[in-house]
Amino acid sequence: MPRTTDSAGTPVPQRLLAAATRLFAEQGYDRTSVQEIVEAAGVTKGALYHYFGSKDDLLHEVYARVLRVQQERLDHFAGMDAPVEKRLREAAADVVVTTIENLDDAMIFFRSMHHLSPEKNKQVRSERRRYHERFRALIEEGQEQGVFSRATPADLVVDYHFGSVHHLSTWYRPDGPLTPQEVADHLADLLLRALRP
Amino acid sequence: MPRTTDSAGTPVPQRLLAAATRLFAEQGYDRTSVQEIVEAAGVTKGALYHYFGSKDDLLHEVYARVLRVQQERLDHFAGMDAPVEKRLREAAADVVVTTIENLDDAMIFFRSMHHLSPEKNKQVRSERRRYHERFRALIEEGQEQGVFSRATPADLVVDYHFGSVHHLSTWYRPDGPLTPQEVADHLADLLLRALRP
DNA sequence: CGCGCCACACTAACCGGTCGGTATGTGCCA
DNA sequence: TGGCACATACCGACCGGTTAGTGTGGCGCG
Repeated sequence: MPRTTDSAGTPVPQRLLAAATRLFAEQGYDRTSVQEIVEAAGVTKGALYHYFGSKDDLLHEVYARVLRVQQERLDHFAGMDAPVEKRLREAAADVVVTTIENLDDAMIFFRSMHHLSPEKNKQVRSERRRYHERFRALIEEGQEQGVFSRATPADLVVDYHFGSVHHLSTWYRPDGPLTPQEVADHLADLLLRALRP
Repeated sequence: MPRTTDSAGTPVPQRLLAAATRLFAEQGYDRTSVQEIVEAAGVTKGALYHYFGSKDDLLHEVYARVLRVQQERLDHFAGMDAPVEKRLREAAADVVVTTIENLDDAMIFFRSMHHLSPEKNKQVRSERRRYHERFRALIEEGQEQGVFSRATPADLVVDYHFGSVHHLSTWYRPDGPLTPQEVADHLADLLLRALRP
């Protein structure tokens, strides 16, 4: 019964995506061959190229999924009915938690983005900019209300915070002393403390 | 006169290293072929393998150079005769300036480190830890003196700051509105502000 | 209700091209 | 004349992508 799922019941495209995500994070995009991916997913190359246009396409799908989830979560926190300090703190902490919970995705995101074809890279960058701008708007809102310092341009503050998020996949270890939530609280705290007037 | 230098007078090993640095930053380690490097340096593969044991060796040399310079500079600033706040601020700003002045190196460092062979990777990591610990000691010194907040573990603060340094190669553009020194001052300021008691 | 058939979901085999690395040759200076 | 500093030519492995083929589930038709 070769029909979209295997013995485990998981659809083939999802199996391919999961295998690719893991392998890209472990070895990098260029060092992962299409052959490895299909073997890990228990299918053949034909199956992969039936669902995805190219190896590049597979990588793009990983990004699209991450971006969609993060944008949704940011919109949720930014749109809450609460003081801007609370909204920013929760949004800043949430992106840390979800990044840690998907460290493979984060690793791929920051390490392999430049491997995307130019047009796909452009697309990802523009979606990423949307996210960045939503976050920046939150900071500017606080600056206009006078609850955040104006000492640093909001743009730079955003890059400062997301630098640390980016960096997580380099140093965070699940078996370390801090839970994801603890790390998130600390990093959000550092951000809010830096923004004190 | 095939003797260690070419028409421009630069020694062959340095020319190879410079070409490799530029190409690794532009295209990534895996996508840069040895052939491209030697062509950019104006020699042949025989010359490269005469001076370097492998392509991997070449990458390792790039790291070693960066680490040596950064460690020297940090030791200089940390050892100054000045209050700990000033020493930390200057060290934090300096690493930003030198990173921006060598964005190619930074790009390679954070994007390609996992391409190193396991033993070379281990070596780089241990040298990097030395740097991290020297920086952390500076923060702990301030915490013990009571001039820095103890709210966040010093380790996390270091990762927070170096996340933003790491991130520079992603967003900083030389033709942007901010000079390297301005960016450095802002980022050092954010760090010091976050550390206010 | 049953049956034929076709679109779909893949498989197997293969291709041109590229890669890191090496073995060997050659000219020049001490 | 020996040896250092390269150049030349080449190897075996592997890669992303393509193509022609195959088995089968479901659905239109009688």
